[in-house]
Amino acid sequence: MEKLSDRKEKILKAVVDEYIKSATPVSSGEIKDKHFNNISSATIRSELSTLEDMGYLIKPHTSAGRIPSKDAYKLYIDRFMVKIPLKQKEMELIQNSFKERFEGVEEIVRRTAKVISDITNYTSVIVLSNINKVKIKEIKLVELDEHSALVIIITDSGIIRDKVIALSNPMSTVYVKDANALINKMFSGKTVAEIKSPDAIIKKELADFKELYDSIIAILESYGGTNDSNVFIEGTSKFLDYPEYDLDSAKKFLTVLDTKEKFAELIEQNQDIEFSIRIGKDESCGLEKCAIVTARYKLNGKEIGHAGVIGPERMDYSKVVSVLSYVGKTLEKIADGGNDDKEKQ
Amino acid sequence: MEKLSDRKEKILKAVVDEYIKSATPVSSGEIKDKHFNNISSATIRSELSTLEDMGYLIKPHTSAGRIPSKDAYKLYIDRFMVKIPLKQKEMELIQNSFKERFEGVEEIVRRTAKVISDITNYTSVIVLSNINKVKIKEIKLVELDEHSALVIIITDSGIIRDKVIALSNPMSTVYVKDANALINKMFSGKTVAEIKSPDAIIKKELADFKELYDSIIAILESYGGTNDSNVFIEGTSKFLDYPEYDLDSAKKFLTVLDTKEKFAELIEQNQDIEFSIRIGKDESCGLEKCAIVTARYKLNGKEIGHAGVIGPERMDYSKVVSVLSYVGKTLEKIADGGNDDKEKQ
DNA sequence: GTTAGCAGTCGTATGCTTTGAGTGCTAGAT
DNA sequence: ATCTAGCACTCAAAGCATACGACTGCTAAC
Repeated sequence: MEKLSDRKEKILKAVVDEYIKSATPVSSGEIKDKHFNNISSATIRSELSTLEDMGYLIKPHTSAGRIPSKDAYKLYIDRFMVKIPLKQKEMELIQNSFKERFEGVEEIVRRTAKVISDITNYTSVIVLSNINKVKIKEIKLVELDEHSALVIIITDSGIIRDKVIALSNPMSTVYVKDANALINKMFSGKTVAEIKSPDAIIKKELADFKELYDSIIAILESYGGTNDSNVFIEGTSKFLDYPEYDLDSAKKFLTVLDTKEKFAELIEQNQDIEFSIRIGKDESCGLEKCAIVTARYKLNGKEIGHAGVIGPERMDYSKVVSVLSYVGKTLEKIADGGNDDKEKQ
Repeated sequence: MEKLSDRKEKILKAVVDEYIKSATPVSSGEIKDKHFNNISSATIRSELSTLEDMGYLIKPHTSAGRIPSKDAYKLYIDRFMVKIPLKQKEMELIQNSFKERFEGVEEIVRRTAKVISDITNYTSVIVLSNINKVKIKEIKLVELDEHSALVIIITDSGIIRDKVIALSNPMSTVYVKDANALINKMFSGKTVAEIKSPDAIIKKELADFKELYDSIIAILESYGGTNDSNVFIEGTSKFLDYPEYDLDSAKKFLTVLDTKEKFAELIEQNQDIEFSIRIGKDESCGLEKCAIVTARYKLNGKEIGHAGVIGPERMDYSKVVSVLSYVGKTLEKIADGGNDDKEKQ
């Protein structure tokens, strides 16, 4: 793709900027008024015309202005997107979301999703994953009643997850103690991946605790995979604010969101890079005119999953990336020791 | 309100039935074709006219058929609503939802909400409440690391909830043991309400564990009130299936659902009766053309909260009530000993 | 009390016209 | 070579008039 002249770039940027604001086709006159005072609209028109030929602009119909093509968004992101500093108020809002000391992943993640959605004004999604790579610090087994126990899994990144399991044989306190000891001997310090594929020898040692062992493996399995309880969505109603969506797309959008697992796959496609911006590539799954921006998130140095924002193609990419980035940084610090030391962005 | 003649009743029922199916105004001819073969449409027209005068029917405009008024729905519910037996498949679906042995409230409740929404095809909401009236069976304190612990609350209805709390002083194992003993001495066997208003004497005894005590009270407080984590909503997208809602109402609806707390209040208004059906009474809160059916739910004999369905005024009340009722019965049995003994409705 | 018949109502669908925002082209100015 | 003013052309959207048809309500006869 050949290099654009400076003026062409400036005009293209103008179109994208205006379209992000208004969601209506941008005309040559509008560009002249708001971005140029030295050239006429006719000149801009001829430039627009060549930009259209190059595939960066689209005319909805002859007598309308232009809207950016997907390529235009991509170029815009490459060339013009800068991390804009967040407003003081926004940063405070993010900091405040994490004021209270941490209380289990669910709580943190829910708040993270909420604050991302609130500040960007788009729907946000967080998918927890990569549990496989995380090390188990300790597993605690707490007796609840004769037939059930609570398994508490503590990872070295400070993530705590727990789940009630059922046991067919009545549990004695002794059993619990033994089981606790054995399980920790086996599991602690290992990654989930390691635990999932144990040697036959270890398996034998566990004969007495087969049921318990299986239950724990099942929990680890479900936390690793894309599971309903690993997906957090906030701000579902936000996307209805954008005029490009009608009842039909609303329905589609909500249906996709209702089946969280499927949606999670979308978010997780970003495996390698820090940020991924996908525009209109997910038509197959009912998200036709959407762009998805995702980032990988860490907690205490370990990857814990992906956070994403979903909105119209003309979303405010600069803002979204800035917010995702700032929230990500804030999050990384939580496990260490609270966020008393406010840092600059 | 005077008694209606049998024929008037039959005609009114016909209008409601047809309107529930089609969501379009019902005409005299349609009623004749589908429900009468002995009287003419003209006769039905004159009956419709008097029913309109009596306030049961509404004409959207002169040359349209009639739609039921709120009063008509109420009469319909009183007079004609019967618990229709669910289909075999539906019952199986409900039973299967609870096949796995229970694993904490969240899990059960989420599934309950899901199955209600799936079978009725309306949005479902469950609000946990009444924790105040529930007795604490045991509270367990599990050390996680130096600065945090997991509080596990087990109630006599088998509900298990837990939360991570932070502690400013490093915890020793001894401390945990002592605290555990003391807390249980104090709390177990009491209702949450009793715990919340402790005698001054008890408070003194707790001096050493003030911080811990406060944390636990805070947890109980939050579980009692209508809190984000006490509200479960499923099937948000379902309501877009109904033609009476446009983009505007969709937006309102979703916004209300996004602020779960507010929504919970609506559901909880039903305090005294087993079922409550409210039609169009919640206009103030953005739910203009909605009806809400709620039921109080028990787990192991104790009230745990309210389950509700929200949909258009013309919702299939019989079906909804039947489903809520059957799910409720199924739920009651879970804590006892699984659901192996399938019972008839 | 019931019914057939018919006039009257009003929402909806359809097609036509007007309007105006925007473009593309061209000829002349810079 | 560029740029620009001017003008013809296009096309969606808005407005308007007409026709249609699904109803009702009324009346007169059964």
